[in-house]
Amino acid sequence: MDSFYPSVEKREDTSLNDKPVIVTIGPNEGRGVVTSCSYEARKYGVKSGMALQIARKLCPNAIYLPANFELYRETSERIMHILEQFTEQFEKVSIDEAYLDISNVIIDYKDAKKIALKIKKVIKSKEKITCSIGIAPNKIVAKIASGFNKPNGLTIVSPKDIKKFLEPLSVKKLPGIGKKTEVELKKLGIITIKDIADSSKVLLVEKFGKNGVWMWDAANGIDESPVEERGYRKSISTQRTLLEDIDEWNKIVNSFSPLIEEVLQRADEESYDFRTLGIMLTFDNFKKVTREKTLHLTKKSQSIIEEYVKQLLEEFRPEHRKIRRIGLKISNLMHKEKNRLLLDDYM
DNA sequence: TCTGGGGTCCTAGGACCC
DNA sequence: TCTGGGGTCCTAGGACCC
Repeated sequence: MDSFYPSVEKREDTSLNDKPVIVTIGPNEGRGVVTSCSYEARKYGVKSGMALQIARKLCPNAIYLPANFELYRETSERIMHILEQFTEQFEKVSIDEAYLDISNVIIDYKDAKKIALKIKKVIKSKEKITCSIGIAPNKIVAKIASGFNKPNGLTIVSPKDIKKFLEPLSVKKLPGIGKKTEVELKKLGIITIKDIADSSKVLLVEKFGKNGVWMWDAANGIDESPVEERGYRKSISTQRTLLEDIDEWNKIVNSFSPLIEEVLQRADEESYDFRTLGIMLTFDNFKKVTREKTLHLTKKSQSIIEEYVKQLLEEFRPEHRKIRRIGLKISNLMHKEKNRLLLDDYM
């Protein structure tokens, strides 16, 4: 979807049309960030992830709205449902992205284009928002293509065009290559995707491990990963930036209570049991630490988990360091339904 | 001008077992 | 007195994505 959150907001309130809309997240004005912004706002240099204080300077006249995730999730579910109608091989990637393998539904790229146009039309008429689509022989190229001509784009890369399409692009365009890897590649004189494709795979593997393998493959247009539904989730977590940095021990400990409640409730709603409990702390200098412990508990009530969180926190108590953000995570999840089915096999 | 919140995957060291 | 090789699980940190 194109600038998904602001687009949904614009649909809900048509007076926002053509205006720069910035969707924000965070505990308050001073500590918030931009989570997504409309194309009008991007013209001013506003980007997602940017501190709200900076965005305010760049684009004081924008409409600033706190994120309404309920609304975005509902909209997302309806859109995903539309997409599922087009093919059996469907993979939801995030709240506003999905892969569709339509090779069984079409005979050529002309056909594929027709389907893409149909998808755009249906979403536009039912949900009043636009999307961008990439069509290609594999997921990586399709993804890059989908971002090629945003918003409301449609980019088709047929097998014979892959090399020509990829080669001039910056390495950063490959999903999986971020800031750090971009810098490391630059040290090797590698700037474009062609540079990766032309370099030695052995060297890339030496330097980047497993990452080097798919990097070279992707740069050469090779990606065999199937389009398939993601299985059970691996973790459930929540984080909160505090209204102000605190070093008072009791306050820190107590601030975990609502997070514990929330995570336990989500686990329950989705029928997950867990074995590993973890905490995350961000200090006032943005240094982060995580601590986790694999438990062998049958009962996991609020008060029991509170005790374990306290234990995980204990080592930081003498430090009196100011804390900015706290987080809680459960992992090593076991789906109760799946578990039951597995047990049934033995019965 | 100063930094959110929800995830996944990878790496590397250490404990432990045979 | 000193020493292998293979495997699994746990833990912490970091890169990356949206």
